[in-house]
Amino acid sequence: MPELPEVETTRRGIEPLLIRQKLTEVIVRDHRLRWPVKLPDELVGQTLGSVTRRGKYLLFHFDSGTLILHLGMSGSLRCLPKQSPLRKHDHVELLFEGGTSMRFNDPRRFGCVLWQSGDAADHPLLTKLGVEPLEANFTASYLKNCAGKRQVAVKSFLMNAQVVVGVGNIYANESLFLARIRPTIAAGAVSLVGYQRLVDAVVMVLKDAIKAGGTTLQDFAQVDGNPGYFANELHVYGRAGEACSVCGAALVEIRLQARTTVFCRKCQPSRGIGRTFA
DNA sequence: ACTGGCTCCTGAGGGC
DNA sequence: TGCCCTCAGGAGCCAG
Repeated sequence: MPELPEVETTRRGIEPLLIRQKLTEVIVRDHRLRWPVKLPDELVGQTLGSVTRRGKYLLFHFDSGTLILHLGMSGSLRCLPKQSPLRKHDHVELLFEGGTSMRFNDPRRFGCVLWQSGDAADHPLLTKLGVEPLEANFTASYLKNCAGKRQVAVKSFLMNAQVVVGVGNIYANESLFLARIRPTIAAGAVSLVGYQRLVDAVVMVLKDAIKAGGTTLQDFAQVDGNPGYFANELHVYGRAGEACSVCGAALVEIRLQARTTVFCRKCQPSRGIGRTFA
């Protein structure tokens, strides 16, 4: 499931392959993504200036506007020679003058491909997004201030893209474990010290996951088709019933806002400070 | 202003 | 072997 590390891994894989190349053809095989894919004719012939990321959105900057792409739940992008055989669910294909084909594959079609002429920052999907977790303004005091007296579970708060972008279910579980915070605690009840641990944990987890090329559980692949390797480093996600790597207690799984949530009762207590890691 | 629930979709996995 | 059921989840959207 693509979260920030998977999107960033994809961005780093794609940009060097396609930058400064002219787009020669756009093929939409299935326009039924999250929103119907409608790409303007004017796109063909434009040159790709850069590929940036905002939250989990990839932004392909062309001469007159920006292609906004979200991988959704099951999406991936691959760059291949244009004659390579198509796979099932290769919904959108961009062909570049160098002979490279960039293909958007998305079995569940939760992703999107949109065109925004002019400045992409004006797009309604991007204007309400919160801070980037790997930038300097992601701080404990920012989170504490955002949380105020909110009663929502801190895990849901952390996954709210209007607060901080890019942290999905897997990395929220991992970060809360490392920060020794019970996922169910109200966001407003977490102390500034707790939020400092959470900020540190989120940054560490995301950076480590990017280094590993992301997490591949089912669908995600890097641009070259290889999986990401962070799944090997997960402490809690997908490990319910297994022994906690710190204290040995059995990890517990619950549903929190319809999301699988795994934690350690001992290391992530519902009050006070958790066990200190060795 | 918050909060929780619904929705889109396909493939995997379990039960029988 | 095959069928049916449930579940997974990002995030926009809406109702209370």
